Amino acid sequence: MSWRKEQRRAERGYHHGNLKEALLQAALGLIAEKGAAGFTFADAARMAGVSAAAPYRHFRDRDELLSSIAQRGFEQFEQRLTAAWDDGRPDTVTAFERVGRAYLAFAREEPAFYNAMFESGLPVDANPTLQAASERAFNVIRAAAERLAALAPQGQPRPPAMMMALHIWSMAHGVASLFSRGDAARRKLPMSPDELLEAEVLIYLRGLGFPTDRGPQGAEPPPVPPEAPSGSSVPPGGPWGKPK
Amino acid sequence: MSWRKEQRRAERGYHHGNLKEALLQAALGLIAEKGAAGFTFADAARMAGVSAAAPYRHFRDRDELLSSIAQRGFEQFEQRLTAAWDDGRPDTVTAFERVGRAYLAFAREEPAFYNAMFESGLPVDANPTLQAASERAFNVIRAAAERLAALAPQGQPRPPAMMMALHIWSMAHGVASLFSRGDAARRKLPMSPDELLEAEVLIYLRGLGFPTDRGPQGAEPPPVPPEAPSGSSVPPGGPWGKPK
DNA sequence: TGTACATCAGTGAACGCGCGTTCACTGATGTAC
DNA sequence: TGTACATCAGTGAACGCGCGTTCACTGATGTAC
Repeated sequence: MSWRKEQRRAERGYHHGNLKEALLQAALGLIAEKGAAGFTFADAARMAGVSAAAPYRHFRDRDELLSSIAQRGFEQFEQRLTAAWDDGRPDTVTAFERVGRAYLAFAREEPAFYNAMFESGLPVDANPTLQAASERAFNVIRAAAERLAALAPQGQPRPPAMMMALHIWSMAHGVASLFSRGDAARRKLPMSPDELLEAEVLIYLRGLGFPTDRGPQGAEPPPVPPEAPSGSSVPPGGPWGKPK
Repeated sequence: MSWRKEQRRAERGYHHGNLKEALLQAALGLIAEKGAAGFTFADAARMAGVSAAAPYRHFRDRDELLSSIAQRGFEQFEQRLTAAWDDGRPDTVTAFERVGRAYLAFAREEPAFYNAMFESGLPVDANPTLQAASERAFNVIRAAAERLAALAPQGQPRPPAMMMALHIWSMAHGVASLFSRGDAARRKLPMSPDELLEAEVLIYLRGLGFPTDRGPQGAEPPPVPPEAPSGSSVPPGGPWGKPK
């Protein structure tokens, strides 16, 4: 046994005390550094200062550890999105944009979770527990889209909330995965990923006919802005929003 | 040596004839099946029916093979996007949508290329040749966006083409990466990925003020739709003013 | 409070495996004359 | 057209390495009495 390991064991005693948690943390660090593909069970044990056999007391195999991380990731993701949505306060559009920013922030600040959840190749839909957790997170976006859809200008068909949610999800994921990732595969960008996504979502919402300039504090904007007669084939408010 | 290998060699003779190409094809198959992370140099040699040492005559190492695949992928991608764009015929919006569909089709039909290009963790920006190829492909989208931007209704500022291109790219990548991938990590979707992306792009273009119902066959739509008067009460400058 | 004992969470040695890589080699091919 | 020879593109054996996994074991902890 190496001196260092001897040392670490002397400090913590024979029993680790919280090895399961330590392994999860170690794996998170490794995934953030090298991607889910590059992370090994043995490496996680090493980082936790424990023999290669020890992890088997807590996880059946490498895949179970990876799933645990994805699971936890979806839960934290859901929490952050829920907090950002804040039940649509102060108004639906503002809250909706905040959800978009929260999405990106999560991808940026928790690259390991994001990787395990969306880029590890883990077949999420094949694991019921994982799928449920993933769905709960997505449902935050869907519920927000639902509320937004209910604001559709009078006389116009409401956009399907499910479709809106999928659109927003794909935008956020696309930006996160190309430009906001934590590793060397991140593409350079002439602006911040947040700005890119925010503009994208706003233009999209405008394309659906939603007024994207905020109404009076705390109040929903009027359903049909005066300058855009309903039935118009062009979104109300013209193609541009506020001045820079 | 196994009987099968003996057999294969008997058929093809001592020299393979086109091993480099065979290795690239083998790697493509393996990546499509197991992802770029799961593909090994030895496996590729095995599939090509050749000893594990043979590949070293053609590639310095596994990474060089992977880069070659990404390189070739970007080239084919560029070709397909260029063909889809068809120099903006019959009209800019129609051609633009066709580019979006071509993007998705590529991701779906060439999962191995797509994976190597965008999901393998290969640091594209760190390899000049690769970066150049990647940029050439992206430039097809950018040039198309440029043409589209030039159609902006009179009296209103043109949307920055670069930003539009990045938006379209992130939408297409998001949909491809979540819903249109070739492996088990594909998410289920209540519609086709093509439909999802097409709707997304159309709504987005509307949000920019482009008329998305086509004009007369082969003609560009009028620059200023009558129902969107310039001098609208919503000032220009775009939704990408700073977030609060 | 002390002791005996069950249970738990680690150890470290061992194993098989496949990968990447190197090496001297050899069979096939192309070419100069 | 034949032959000698250089070059090329493979072979197969060998090596070290790290991983995943199993196993009998052992030290620490908790608990019944």
